Amino acid sequence: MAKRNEATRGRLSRDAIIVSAVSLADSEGLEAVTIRRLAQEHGVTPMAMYWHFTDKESLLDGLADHLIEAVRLPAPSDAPWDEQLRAILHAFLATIRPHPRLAGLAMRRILAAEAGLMIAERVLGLLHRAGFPAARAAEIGTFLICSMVTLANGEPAPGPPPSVEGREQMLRDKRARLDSLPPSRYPNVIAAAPALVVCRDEDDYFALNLDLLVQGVRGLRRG
Amino acid sequence: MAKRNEATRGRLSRDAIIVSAVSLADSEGLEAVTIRRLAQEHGVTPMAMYWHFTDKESLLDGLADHLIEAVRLPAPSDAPWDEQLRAILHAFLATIRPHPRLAGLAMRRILAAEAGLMIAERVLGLLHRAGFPAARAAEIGTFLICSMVTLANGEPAPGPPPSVEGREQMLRDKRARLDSLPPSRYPNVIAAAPALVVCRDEDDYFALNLDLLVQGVRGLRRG
DNA sequence: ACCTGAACACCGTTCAAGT
DNA sequence: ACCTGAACACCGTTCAAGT
Repeated sequence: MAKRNEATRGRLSRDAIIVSAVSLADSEGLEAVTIRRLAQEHGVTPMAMYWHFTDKESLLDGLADHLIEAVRLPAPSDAPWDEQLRAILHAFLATIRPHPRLAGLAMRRILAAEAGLMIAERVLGLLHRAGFPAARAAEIGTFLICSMVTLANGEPAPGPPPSVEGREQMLRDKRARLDSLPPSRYPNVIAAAPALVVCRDEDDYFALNLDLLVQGVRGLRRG
Repeated sequence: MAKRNEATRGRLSRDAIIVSAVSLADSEGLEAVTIRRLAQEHGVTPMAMYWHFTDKESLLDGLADHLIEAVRLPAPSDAPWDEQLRAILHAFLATIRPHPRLAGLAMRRILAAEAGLMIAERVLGLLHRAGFPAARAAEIGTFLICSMVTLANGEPAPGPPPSVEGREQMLRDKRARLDSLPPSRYPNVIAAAPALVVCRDEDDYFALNLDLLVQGVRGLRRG
């Protein structure tokens, strides 16, 4: 696509590649993020990528690191542990939300990137303060972070690239299929149909289930 | 691999393909599930698959349906809503747990397969009985089902095929990396290191976080 | 109804070579 | 240090054809 010229010469870098990979994933999905495709966008041979990344896995690692490093962690405070926990989870979610197709990559580098370790440390510290022994805190904390990815993933169907109009058609189809169900067998599905088909772009979905999780941790403590 | 003979002749069917796809995904990961690979295992041309599936997406749909249909839903009872909810989520989790590499496919067919609709209906019904309006029940229910996939996925890193010994090496490396962290910066990570690296095959992890979720729903109801 | 054969446009990656 | 070129073993899929 973009041919190389003097302006861009020698400017092929890890960062430039990762930035374009992010926007490519955002627009066309993770399966469009391809060594060859990225090379083409930078006006370069596919093999040029192997100077900057040892293989595709390390490219994906780079994407994950990039995501994780963007998290703006709130400063530790005197607030109660559950409020602080919620704030940290929210900060993480807010960062990955704009990149639902990339969110799934985050977990692979949480315990590798420094920024990820800091997140883990804070979460584990708060759970420890809440009274959970270290092993328990690890299990809960892991699940909580995974859950942010789950929330960010949003659309449950990791299917083909939803083109702008193809996507709307899909939603209409989905809605029509639910509405055509026998009401005697599926009364609750039909009642919930509108909320089941709209992708939950709504902050509502995120806030509600973030609450669910934090309340869940408090509930665990009570036994 | 397996050449066709009289015993298997004409026995190439949707079901046979799906069954081998499941075991292939279990042993080598979802990325090993390939039209060509499956054809080869059945001693057949890749193009033969297109008689039984319109494309690869529909093969994956078939895998998802196969998973969902295997769920043994507990019969409705007079037990409190939260106990029943927990039982349903547990039944779903128990079915997908043996197939962590396939678990992610489940969501794409929950609202399409009959068995999936039945699960949705039951979950939504219980949430309705708990007092949540339909839209809220939809958001919570969607998240709860997604969470079972998250739990089943287990290993947060959906990386390359963890060969039997390569996997153990990876765990050792991961452990070593965590243990080499500066204790002053990451005291809680280090304290939790053992629990962070072992994959949570343990029922503990599942039961704990299932409790977290159910308690969370109860917490939401209290407001 | 069920399958083959050749072909096309894609992948990731290795190896040797250029500047 | 950074990139090219040719080649290899893979993908999914279409189209025409066989039985």
